[in-house]
Amino acid sequence: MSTPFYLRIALDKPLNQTFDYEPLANSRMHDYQIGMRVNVPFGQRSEVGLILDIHNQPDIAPHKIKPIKERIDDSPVLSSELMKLGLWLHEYYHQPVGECLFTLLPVLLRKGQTAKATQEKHYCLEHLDWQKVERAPRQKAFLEWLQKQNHKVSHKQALDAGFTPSIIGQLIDKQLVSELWQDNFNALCGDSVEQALALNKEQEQALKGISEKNGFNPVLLEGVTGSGKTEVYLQAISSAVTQRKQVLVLIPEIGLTPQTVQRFQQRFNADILLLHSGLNDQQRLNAWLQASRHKNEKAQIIIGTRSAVFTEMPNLDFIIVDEEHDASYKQQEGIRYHGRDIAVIRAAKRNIPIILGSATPSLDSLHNALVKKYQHIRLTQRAGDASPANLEIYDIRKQSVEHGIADELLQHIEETLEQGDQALVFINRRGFAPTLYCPDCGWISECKRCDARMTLHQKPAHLHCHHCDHKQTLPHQCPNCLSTRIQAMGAGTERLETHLEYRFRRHKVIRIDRDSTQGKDAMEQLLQPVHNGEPCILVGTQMLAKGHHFPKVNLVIMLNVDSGFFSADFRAMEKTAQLILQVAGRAGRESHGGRAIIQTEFADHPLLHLLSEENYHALALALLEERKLHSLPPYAHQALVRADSPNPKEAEQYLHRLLQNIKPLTENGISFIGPLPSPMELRAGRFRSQLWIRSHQRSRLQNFLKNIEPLLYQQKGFNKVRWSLDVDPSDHI
DNA sequence: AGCACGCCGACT
DNA sequence: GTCGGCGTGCTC
Ligand SMILES: [Zn+2]
Ligand SMILES: [Zn+2]
Repeated sequence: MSTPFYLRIALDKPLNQTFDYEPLANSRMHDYQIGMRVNVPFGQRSEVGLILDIHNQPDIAPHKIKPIKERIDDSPVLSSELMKLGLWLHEYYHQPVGECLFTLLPVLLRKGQTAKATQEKHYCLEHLDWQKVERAPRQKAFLEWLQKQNHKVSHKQALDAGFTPSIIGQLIDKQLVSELWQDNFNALCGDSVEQALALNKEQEQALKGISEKNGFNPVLLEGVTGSGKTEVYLQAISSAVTQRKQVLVLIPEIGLTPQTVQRFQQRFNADILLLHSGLNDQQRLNAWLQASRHKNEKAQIIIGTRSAVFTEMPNLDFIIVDEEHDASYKQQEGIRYHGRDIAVIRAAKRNIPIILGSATPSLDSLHNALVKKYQHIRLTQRAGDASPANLEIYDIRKQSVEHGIADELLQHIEETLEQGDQALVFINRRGFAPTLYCPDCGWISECKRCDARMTLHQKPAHLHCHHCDHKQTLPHQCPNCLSTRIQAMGAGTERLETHLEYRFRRHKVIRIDRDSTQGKDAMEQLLQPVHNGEPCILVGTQMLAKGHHFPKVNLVIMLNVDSGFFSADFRAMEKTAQLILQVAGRAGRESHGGRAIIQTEFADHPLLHLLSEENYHALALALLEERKLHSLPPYAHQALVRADSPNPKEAEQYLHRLLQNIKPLTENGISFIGPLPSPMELRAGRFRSQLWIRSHQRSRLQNFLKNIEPLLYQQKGFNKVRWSLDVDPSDHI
């Protein structure tokens, strides 16, 4: 009497389709649920698949349909909430369903491993009898602590909290505590030892705005450096914590500092799960499972980078996206999703509050706030008596600049050091010099595989292309005319370091860039004198801008930030301003208002003046006007098709053909730019081209992309061409 | 994406 | 004669 049924399976393949399979012999319909994984035969191989649907209308002839090999899960690994999110990713980013759904899973689950965490010993409070521990203060302390931790802790948590196996062993002997094996608990234990800080007027207003509305309540919290955003976050989530819910805190790629974690840990009696890039696959799976199996017994705070937004969280009740403007929220390969946007979607679908916090909000979020999609809350005062660093512009045009930095600025450094303070020189360019050139014939050190110059490095000496990683020994003569007068042109971190060391022999010069911080704790080692408060000079790249506190840094000098002023990328100015503010924020974080000086050849640039004389907010509004005038995002929506090939012109031809094919499907309100060569056409041996698709209406763009999906995936005849689609691209690269 | 299948050049 | 190059097409 049972009617035959089929399983619609999604595979982790770049195939924009699903595949139907028969169930196992002797199995029944209710053995299968959407969101379970199965192993299936696929061609000659075996693949992990995800059940998308259970149905009785196969899309091919039934005799071609094979049965699955086995069912991996007893219960779904993806809830219907996450399945819907995966389908949403497919609809929005137009990548194959399978790939979208599989990116929601931790790597080990994608590979078909069973959804089991490693096991670890846990301790449970069995019985409270204070008399039995009267003479044992450590045992008493453990019981008290255990009571606070909801009567259960893992072995590791107990050790972290300073208890020894012998203390616990004695309690087990007294039968006050029992031990059992359970899923590995990698969470840090929060302990509410710290009270909420007093809020200033602005913070109070902010908290009121965040809490006054129930349900989906997106808030853009625009707060200048040092205005106490974190305290607002902490107080905003406290009710979710009291209700033992889950809270998701997204942070930038390198923004997870011990200080941040400690703030959460010392405030809340909650489990704190960290999902950062340092975890291995098994640890990540453990954390994911722990979040996905959360029970309403103890609050859980999940702190993680971009991909943490895909964590299964059945009791999710609040989301925070810190430094929402940060570029690391945008995935730059595969499914090019934006973690911040996904966070907003999740909050909307769950009907919960979300805070997007930043000192320098992205124009996208600012626009959403201005059109009242988000509540806009500003914190303009620095907490305490710290005064903001003034942004000064230093005109370099009529100055002598020997090694990339003006003499007068060197004098400022000298004064700073004499006062016993520290100085920071920021230059977003590692190596000794960006170019090696020959004054006799004009030869320059170009990379063979890229339209770029090879950077000159001295420590150790070599030429290095930062775009394709090609390395080459340093020539002593011009390869072209054999002149021996070849020389470095321009300055990078190494050259500045050398020059500053020469000029300030009595002080340490510390270089922080990707090359100097290779080892595991190299960065912290190097920064030791800075933390000790010694007068010294820091020279470095963006690495210095994030997540560090340098209380003794009282002078910040920024070199070469003007390279973004005239970029082809319309977002360059926005990004530059955010970077400038972030770097400037390193100065005088605690002390007597520091100085932040921008050395530039374009001292007259009106937008730079706006930033210096007004603030980021004023600049952002001006940039929004420009975007509006030129119909650029956030006033228009874009998708970018990138293509590349080892053969010149082939990628462009491919995009031309694509454009021809999709043009007939074009409706009103869709326009194209290109195909054009990418800003750096040749990169790592591949010639790159791009085609922009634009519309003023998101829905029209989405509709059009949906219609051209089959054409994108079908276009044949260019087998050396690789292509990708980027919805809401964040740069032109 | 894999992987098989198939059709042409060069090599024991 | 056959080994292997990669262009083409399919996977329920
Ligand atoms: Zn020469
Ligand atoms: Zn290169």
